[in-house]
Amino acid sequence: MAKTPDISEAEWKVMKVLWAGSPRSTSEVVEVLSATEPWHPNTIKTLLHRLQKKGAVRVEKQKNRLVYAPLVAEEACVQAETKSFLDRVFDGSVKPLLVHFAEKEKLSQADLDELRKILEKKQ
Amino acid sequence: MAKTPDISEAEWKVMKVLWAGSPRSTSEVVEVLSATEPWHPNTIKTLLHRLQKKGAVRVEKQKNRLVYAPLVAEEACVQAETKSFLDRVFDGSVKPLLVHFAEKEKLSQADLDELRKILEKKQ
DNA sequence: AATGTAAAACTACACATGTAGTTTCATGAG
DNA sequence: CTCATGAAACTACATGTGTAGTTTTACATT
Repeated sequence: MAKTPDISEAEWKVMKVLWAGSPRSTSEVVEVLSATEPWHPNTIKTLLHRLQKKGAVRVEKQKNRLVYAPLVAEEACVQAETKSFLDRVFDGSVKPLLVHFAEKEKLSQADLDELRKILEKKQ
Repeated sequence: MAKTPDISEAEWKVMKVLWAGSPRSTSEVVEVLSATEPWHPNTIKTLLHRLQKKGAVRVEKQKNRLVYAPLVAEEACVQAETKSFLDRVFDGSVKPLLVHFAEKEKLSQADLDELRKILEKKQ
């Protein structure tokens, strides 16, 4: 699969909207994001444009409206971000991360159960 | 504890040297990092200086040498980075992250065993 | 005391990112 | 056909980051 581009924090929020449903017009994306982010519409348009330049989304002109859709899969981006985070903080090794999470982060009983189930299946 | 400053990718590598042992003089830090990074000494000095400005390290003048030591705990920075990563990629929720790791990332048998042990202990 | 040299201090610069403002364009209403 | 309006396109600007180069300073040696 294609290497995913670097996606900034603000851009992630935009990508999530498109991953949640696409294609979407600029105004649809603006509308969705305005519900949760205090962003000016132009800010969102800038982000969409940058994502296009990065090759993260494709854009199509329908009449005079732009319509966007992801070009990179969410899973691939999650993997890339995860690797970057792992390398940066845990020297690229998964185990210390899991230890950190399992020990330091608050996990609910349901979380623990779910995790246990996954581990059993992996067996 | 004090809120940890934002630490960039390159700065993380510097912090790790100081967390691994401090105080260290500029030239010691440079020497350690030069073994693994293709950085110019001035680059490392810039990073140290920026870390000081951010309040991540403290600096002390011994004779005419500068000596650095961390001001923020590694564990606190790991927590902060983890939260940022979680928020960005997994909407702040731990479970999807663990599911992702358990399912998508390659875990060795040893990793799985360790994780299982931790889960048992949490019980 | 003069000076070479290493370290510190300061300066630099391009690209990324957050956050819009301004200008142009084209469609839909009258 | 004209014009208002909303969308697109372009411009802007401060701050952070990677990556040094240049200038100043002060100890250590002759």
